[in-house]
Amino acid sequence: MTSTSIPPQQPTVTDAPARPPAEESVRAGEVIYRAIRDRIVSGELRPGVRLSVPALAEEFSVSRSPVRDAVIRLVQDGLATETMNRGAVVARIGGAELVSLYEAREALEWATARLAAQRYTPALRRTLLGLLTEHRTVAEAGDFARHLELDAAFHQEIRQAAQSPVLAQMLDGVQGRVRLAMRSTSVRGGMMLAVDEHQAIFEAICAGDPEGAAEAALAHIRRLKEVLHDSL
Amino acid sequence: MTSTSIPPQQPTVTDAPARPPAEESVRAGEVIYRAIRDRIVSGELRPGVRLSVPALAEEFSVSRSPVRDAVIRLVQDGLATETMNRGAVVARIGGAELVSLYEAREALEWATARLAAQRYTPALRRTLLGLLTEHRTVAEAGDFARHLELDAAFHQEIRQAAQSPVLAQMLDGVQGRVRLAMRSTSVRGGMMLAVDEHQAIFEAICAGDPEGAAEAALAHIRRLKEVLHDSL
DNA sequence: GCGTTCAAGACTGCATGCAACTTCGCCAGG
DNA sequence: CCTGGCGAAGTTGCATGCAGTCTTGAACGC
Repeated sequence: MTSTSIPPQQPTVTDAPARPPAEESVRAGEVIYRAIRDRIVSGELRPGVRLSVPALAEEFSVSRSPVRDAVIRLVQDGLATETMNRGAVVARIGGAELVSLYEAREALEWATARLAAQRYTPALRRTLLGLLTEHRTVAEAGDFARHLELDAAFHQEIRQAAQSPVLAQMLDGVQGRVRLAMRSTSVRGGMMLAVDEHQAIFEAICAGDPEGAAEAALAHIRRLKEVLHDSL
Repeated sequence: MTSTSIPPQQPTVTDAPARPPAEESVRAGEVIYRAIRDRIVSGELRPGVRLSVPALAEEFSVSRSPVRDAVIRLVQDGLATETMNRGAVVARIGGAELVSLYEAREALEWATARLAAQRYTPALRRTLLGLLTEHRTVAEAGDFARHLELDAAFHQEIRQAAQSPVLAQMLDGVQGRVRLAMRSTSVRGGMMLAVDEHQAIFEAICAGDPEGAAEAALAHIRRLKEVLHDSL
């Protein structure tokens, strides 16, 4: 008899009707962390905006504790900055830090492309080819928003293929902060060039040429860095 | 002249109009974070050890709140892992993750050495030369502990000279986790080889040869990775 | 009119309370 | 003796209370 009496267990109406074994439970703090993070990288929360713990707590209908946890994690990610007794604000990524971010991205994409080439699989080729094809079409059409998405997807695919969790995590962090920085510094154009450079990376990967892939990725990011540097 | 409200979007001058005010925070959470972090990387807290919030709170004579904040940050750093309702433990860095860490370190040191060479100053040369001299003596004497310190100091000096905050932060994170992983996997030896490789990096940096410095750093870390890979 | 001062409000950071969950030791049953 | 379930203790994660600090706004003096 498993259920003679379950005194203290309050059948609080969470949402799941019946789930005997606990599975992936989600803390409130985790949900809120991801929610605020998405708002920041998506631009819904602009740099400089205050991350008021009481306000966010009420908005998410929770107490201040999990919100505070989330804010702490965002600060640790570099997506927010806090000053003593003054709370946290969405980080302002200055020009210097943006350059530094790209210096890091240069190195990380360089390493990632090499690993992706070393761990090449036909499935990767298919996926990348699909992305490249659509990307070229989109670039010719001049759809900048979609261009950004496909650009991100291309790089994401490569860093998945690299199978290096540390590199992937670092690139995620860089990507988030770069997107945040781009809220201030919008550099448009160069879509076709990006596609061509992606193509070069793609070909080197598929050719099983790690060094070539690394060099192509390096050249790609380095050019983006130069573009950025010129616009500052 | 108190600004009535935050100017929404101001054509930022890109420089620091506000910096003078005090910034060094002395929050309890910050102190505790650094204290626990030091204990982890120094090996005082071994992988798998539970980070009990109540116990640490009593030890530091504070409430559980700042301790909890510190633990959250440690988890975000990858120095601890937590599972739902089971708290956090000092992270166990497995072989796969250690390899991944070195893949990342390879890229980061590669980039850092290049930047250090580009931003070379005579002061850097003096410092590195001093470290190298002592390092060679220590290596010949076979003092492994001191070797580790000097090795870390050498790389730290280079990444300071690179003046890239993002790269520096990432390398700090990698360094911490690598040290943590070394608590399980002790790979000794190769001291003299390391000194020779450091010497090569040093000479390339002082020669104002960014590519050479990058290559030398890459070869250095890559060899360490190979040594590690063989011992797994 | 303009600049200064000061008090009310709001928020941060730490302390503490509380329900639920996990773990461990103990005891009954086979 | 070993297996299996039960109860108690300790923790976790969220909620809430509280003092110190910063910001905002308006009254006040010049």
